[in-house]
Amino acid sequence: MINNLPQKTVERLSLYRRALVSISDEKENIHSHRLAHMLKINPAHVRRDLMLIGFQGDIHKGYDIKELIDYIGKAIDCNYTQKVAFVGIGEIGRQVERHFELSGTKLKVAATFKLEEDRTRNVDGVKCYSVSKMVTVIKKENVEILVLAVPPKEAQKIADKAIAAGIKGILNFSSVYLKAPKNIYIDNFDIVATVEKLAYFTNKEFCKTEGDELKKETK
Amino acid sequence: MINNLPQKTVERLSLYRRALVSISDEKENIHSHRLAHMLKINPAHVRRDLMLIGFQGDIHKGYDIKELIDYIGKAIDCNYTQKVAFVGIGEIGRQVERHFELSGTKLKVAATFKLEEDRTRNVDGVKCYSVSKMVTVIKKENVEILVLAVPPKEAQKIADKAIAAGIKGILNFSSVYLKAPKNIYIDNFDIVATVEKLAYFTNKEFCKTEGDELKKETK
DNA sequence: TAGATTGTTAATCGATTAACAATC
DNA sequence: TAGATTGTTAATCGATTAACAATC
Repeated sequence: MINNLPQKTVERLSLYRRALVSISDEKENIHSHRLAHMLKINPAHVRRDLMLIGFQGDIHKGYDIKELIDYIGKAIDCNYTQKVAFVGIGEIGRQVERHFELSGTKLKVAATFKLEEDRTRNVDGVKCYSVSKMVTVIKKENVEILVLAVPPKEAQKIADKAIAAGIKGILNFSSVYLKAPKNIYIDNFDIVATVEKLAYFTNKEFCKTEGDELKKETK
Repeated sequence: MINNLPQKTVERLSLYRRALVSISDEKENIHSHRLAHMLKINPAHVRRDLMLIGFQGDIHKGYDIKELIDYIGKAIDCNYTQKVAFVGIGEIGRQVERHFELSGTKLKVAATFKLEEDRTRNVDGVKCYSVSKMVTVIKKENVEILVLAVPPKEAQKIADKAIAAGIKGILNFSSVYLKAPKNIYIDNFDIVATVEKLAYFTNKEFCKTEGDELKKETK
């Protein structure tokens, strides 16, 4: 584990790794601008981040994908498997609506949609439909903003439908880069990268002795 | 609506409003350092943000809470109620585990907990328990990281139990400032503030004509 | 008045990006 | 070689914070 990496760099390293794993069957090497393109960031960013973890590429072939995947693991992973738990994530929609009601904002949770549910339910005044009804409901209710948290495979398909139905902004939790027209505002929150960042910093705390001394010396 | 506010300012304005609403019954005015303290940020930040939306305080009394709540609404809200929908937020735990498995990280989703469920289920290899079993499971499985997305009232109580059981880091979706010992790493993601930011920028797009001209002139 | 707070500018800090020498 | 890419420094950009005159 490398101590004292910037927060944002740790997040990106997590994103690099996921992108690299997804293409590791097809390719052996990748250039900084290709990897940057996959994440929609600047190539200099990629090179700088890899510099920080001390990973070197080949001037012609670029970076060795398998080696880089391992190297990122060495840089940010703990030396044992850390466990994660989720508490009550399903309740988020209703909570947010409650906040909206309290804070006097001009926002309203008009509906929630579930992937595996067929019947329509009404929970605390917020209707919960099957996703198959999404287009109809968006149009009928003029829903403008979508909070999207579905499996990667479904994400783009559902986003496309929602945009066609009139959605203007998406808060995207689905860890997939969504293609969308420029006038659609998209805010990506990558929960996987965030948890990995969290894990890194809890580890760092764990290896405090080394890390803190290094920090002080650098300053 | 005020155009060209920085993203972070819009997010904080949403947080200010929520904090102000929560105390508007008890107090009439608030000083910048009190409001800053509620959000754990710098007082200069508060004053600067309010300056950007042109809100003026009294040099002795501070800011009028009710007026400020209205003023924030005028600055960031749309002139009609925008609707929001949620798709499949309940699936997040399992998705994240799938990503972990694929990307070769040293992380594992050990359990998910639900507030309203009593029986233990097993979905795609991830066990889903009642929250009442949380402490036991965290200890038994040595869970280190918790993704917490429960209603505000429960959040602190559940966090306390989890920390006592050995949790080291929390990704907090519950829009509540969690009190915790310094060695617990906490990452807050405020979904309410994020959706309000999103709404602001979709509105801005909507009022493009004015906004873009202003932008160009400023540059 | 003395003391405290606002409004605002300037300084600082960190993150992003441009640029380019070194390299093959 | 000519051309392309890396590794790294310097410049830029934006966000945060310190500082302080103005005010009551």
